[in-house]
Amino acid sequence: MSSASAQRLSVHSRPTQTERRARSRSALLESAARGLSRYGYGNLVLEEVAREAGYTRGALYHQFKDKEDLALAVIEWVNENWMREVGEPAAQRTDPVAELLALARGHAVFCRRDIARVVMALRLEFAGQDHPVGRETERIWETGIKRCARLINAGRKAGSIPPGPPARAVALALLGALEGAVIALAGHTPHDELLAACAVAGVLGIDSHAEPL
Amino acid sequence: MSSASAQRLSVHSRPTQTERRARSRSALLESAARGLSRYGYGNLVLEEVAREAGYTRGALYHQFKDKEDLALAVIEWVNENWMREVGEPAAQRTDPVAELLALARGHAVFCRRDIARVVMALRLEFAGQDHPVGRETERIWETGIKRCARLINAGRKAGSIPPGPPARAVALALLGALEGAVIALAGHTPHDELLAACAVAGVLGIDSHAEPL
DNA sequence: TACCATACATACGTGCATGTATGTACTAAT
DNA sequence: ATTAGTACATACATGCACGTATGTATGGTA
Repeated sequence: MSSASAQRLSVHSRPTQTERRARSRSALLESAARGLSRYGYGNLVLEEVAREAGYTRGALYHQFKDKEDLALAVIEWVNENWMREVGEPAAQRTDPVAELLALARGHAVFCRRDIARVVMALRLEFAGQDHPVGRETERIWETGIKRCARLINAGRKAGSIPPGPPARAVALALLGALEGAVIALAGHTPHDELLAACAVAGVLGIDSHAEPL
Repeated sequence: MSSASAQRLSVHSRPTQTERRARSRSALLESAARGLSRYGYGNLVLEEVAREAGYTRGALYHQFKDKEDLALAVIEWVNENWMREVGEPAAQRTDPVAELLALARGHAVFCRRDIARVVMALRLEFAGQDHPVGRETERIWETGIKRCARLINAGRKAGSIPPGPPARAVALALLGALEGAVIALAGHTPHDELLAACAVAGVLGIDSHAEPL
């Protein structure tokens, strides 16, 4: 593991073990993400996940402790990608309203892949339960809510967002409407971005035609 | 069954058979609706449904052919209630925008009961499958989409809704955002109505402060 | 009262998906 | 080349939930 040959990126000698492991893990994660997005946790059947990735359940149970562990890994994986592709770019904006709208558009684009509904589906499935998977999705959701609520408060202080219901309630409506709209618009590639932004703007009570890009 | 005693509404003699049947059917339907809303179809366990209604699975299988039949009955039941409490009242409005906003507010109020997520949950669970339950939810959803699309077209002709993406895409975003927002706002009773209307108004591209009530 | 039908409960059989245990090919180091 | 360890496949065991079959009590009718 610490030898030179184990660390080399085989360009193309035969694949090394860690490389092989990483490849199959990626394939399994992606397949599981699609599956979770389509069927949810309970209806997800691991044999199908493995088959779609080109393996059998043996590979799955070699890389992941159990179904729950797999789901948690998928959630973490999706969340990391979301942060990189949506969360962090949006954070560049200085204006709270601009950041919120950037989040909306970015999320719409992000969800054009079939990974879209992973979080929404799991959150719905485990709402009110005390399952580890449910707790994790809830944690991620709560992080988003807090971020939006902060931005809403900031925007209200700056005067760019009119007063209204408590920031947390607005944040809940904002993210809920965003997810719902994006899921309903799956496949309507040109319009999803604009309509997601419009929905968010509406919840915020601002004029959606004000912000370009 | 056709005798006088079978048709009398027992006020309070002992309950008649048809009455008894109707009572237990109602209890089972309501319990199943809550269950479907919480857990979805696959995760719904019939023994729990029966127990929460005060019966056993025997009663369930006496009234419904199987799990699928039960789910379809729940969907029909929820849809009828929705039509009566939300759909028809909103249809009284003459202005398309007013009707759309009435739908939003009405749906928010309707979903304060825990039946809220039945349609959304089932639609997500069976999206892209060819299950009878999925087809039925899809049919109801499509009905809503068509209704909204017609209203959007009417509103655009009347000038009360600005031009934008195709009416169907806007309708998808509208209903998606509405469902998402309402679900996310579950329990936030005073604000759900207003925020649902705001989300819808935003998708339509209109000023949400224009319409009172 | 005697009899039948209906509303339900209990008991049983079955399938499917998960998790585990075992077996096999491939890699890597001595 | 031999041997150890890793990546996977195959085979087996368990459990849970569905559906069905049977039993029991209550309502309806003659």
